[in-house]
Amino acid sequence: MVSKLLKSYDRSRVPLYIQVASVMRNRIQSGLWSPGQKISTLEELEREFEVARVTVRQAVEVLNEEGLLEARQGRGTFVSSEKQDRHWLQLATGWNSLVTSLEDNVPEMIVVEKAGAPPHLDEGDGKLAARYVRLCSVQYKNEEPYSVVNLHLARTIFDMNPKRFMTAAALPTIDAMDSIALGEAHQTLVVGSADPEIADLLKIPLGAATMQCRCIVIDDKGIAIYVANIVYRSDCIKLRVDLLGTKADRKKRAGGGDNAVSLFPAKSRKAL
Amino acid sequence: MVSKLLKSYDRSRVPLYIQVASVMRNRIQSGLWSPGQKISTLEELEREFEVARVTVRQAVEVLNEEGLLEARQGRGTFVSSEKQDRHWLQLATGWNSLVTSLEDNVPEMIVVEKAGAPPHLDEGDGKLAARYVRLCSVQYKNEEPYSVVNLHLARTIFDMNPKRFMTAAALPTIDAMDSIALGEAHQTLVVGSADPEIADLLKIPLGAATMQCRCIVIDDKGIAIYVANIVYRSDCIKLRVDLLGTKADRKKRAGGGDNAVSLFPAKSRKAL
DNA sequence: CTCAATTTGTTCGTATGTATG
DNA sequence: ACATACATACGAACAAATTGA
Repeated sequence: MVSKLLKSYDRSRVPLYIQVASVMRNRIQSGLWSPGQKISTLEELEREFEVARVTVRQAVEVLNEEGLLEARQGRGTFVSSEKQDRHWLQLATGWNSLVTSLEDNVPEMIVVEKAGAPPHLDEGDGKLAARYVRLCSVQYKNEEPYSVVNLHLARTIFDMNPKRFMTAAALPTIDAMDSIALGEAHQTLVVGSADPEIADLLKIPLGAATMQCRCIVIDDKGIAIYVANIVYRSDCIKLRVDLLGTKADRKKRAGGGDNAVSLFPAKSRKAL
Repeated sequence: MVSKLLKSYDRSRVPLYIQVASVMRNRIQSGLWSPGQKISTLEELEREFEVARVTVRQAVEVLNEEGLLEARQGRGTFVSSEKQDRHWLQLATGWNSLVTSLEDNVPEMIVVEKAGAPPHLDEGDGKLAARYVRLCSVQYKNEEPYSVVNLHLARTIFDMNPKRFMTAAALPTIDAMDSIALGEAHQTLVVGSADPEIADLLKIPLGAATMQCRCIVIDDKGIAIYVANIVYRSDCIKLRVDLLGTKADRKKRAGGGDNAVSLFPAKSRKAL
């Protein structure tokens, strides 16, 4: 018999028992299978996933080693671990929260290049500074690496406090400098996967999902003073966006207290 | 000899040649290897990845089938495809942009449950409405599925225009209703992986990275009228966050034209 | 206490895929 | 292309522990 999963397997080439384990892990972490609960028997799982008994056992074995499942002969297999939110790192979506979240950071510098190639800038990323310093570091929290930062910092900024830029997070350092006026700052996030170097630095499997962040800070003269490519391990991060945050987006909000303009879209769409 | 990659392999269980292929695919898509360029010889790649020649050949074979590489005997291996930004779907970070982006959407309803269980609400998600309608749909753009939406919509809202809620995106429909006053709306994003059902609906490999979005809209009375769990395929989405967007974050901005308050943090931190 | 049903644990044989040299 | 080693997956049979009638 050919398993339904095998169709996907043909594309992804991930071992079947790993896939089954992933599905079961999801069920535990989503709360569908609660702690202490007895899960379906091996035979039921066999039928559900349309795989051999040994394959289900391998999957259970994987989750057992992760401390999520406990199988007991004659009784069944049970969920052992409490559901926990692994996403402890809240990515900042504003300058102040970003700066604050970085203040107690422990970066470990791995490469410093005082006269490297300039960074690549896209449309809307501002103008290149004359010279850049390249600073590569690994960021730690609770002794665990959670991101790799590849930063191009304008040389003029770096020279204002080289020692501190070498030992602490750059953005709080910039924020603390009264002489720097900011023009714009933005981040672009996409999901990627770990290449060998990143996998090694972040201690994650090669090919594991990552969150790739391009963060750019432009000063009041339009110069890109801070250009960073940051790779986060994706399994610990969370991102919260408040949709009604800006004035423009608040026009439909209740009360109408704070500058709420009662302006509805001119084009009245017909109800379907 | 034991490859460096093998250490990761032990953790991830992804075949070595798939891993090598992924790394090379990254290099092509990131532009490190440009179209038309001759890439390193098999022998060089052997040495770099510390794998057997056959393994490199298998990796090249994979990318050849994807149309990214072309190997020609006696000449070398060449990059055939153009670098393209696959991240065509910009996730909205504001109410108006979100509503606008959904207006021309083509949802395909797959499950409608008029009297289902209420959604699970976390802290800060508002109060439960009396009854909910559950609407599951797959969102398409350019004939391609890009997200699966599992939506709990307050029954009172649904009843205001059931036909339209069954055939069009819900948020624009809510936005168009003058009688609804919004209190709060937020999204929380985490990276996950595709279970069999999601993989099938989105036509992605099982276990592929996904972007999981929990989107909640609360009305002016604190009732959660819209509770959605959305799963995006991660390979097509991009998220842009403007860090200096809000008034509070703009206090250091240049010019000081628009309400900029010249207030620096009271705590003056000493330069390290 | 015994028996039977249930459920996990173990082992065999076979086939195929992965990786090395 | 070949020989070797190990991982993956199947199906089937049997062993061992638990439970309840």
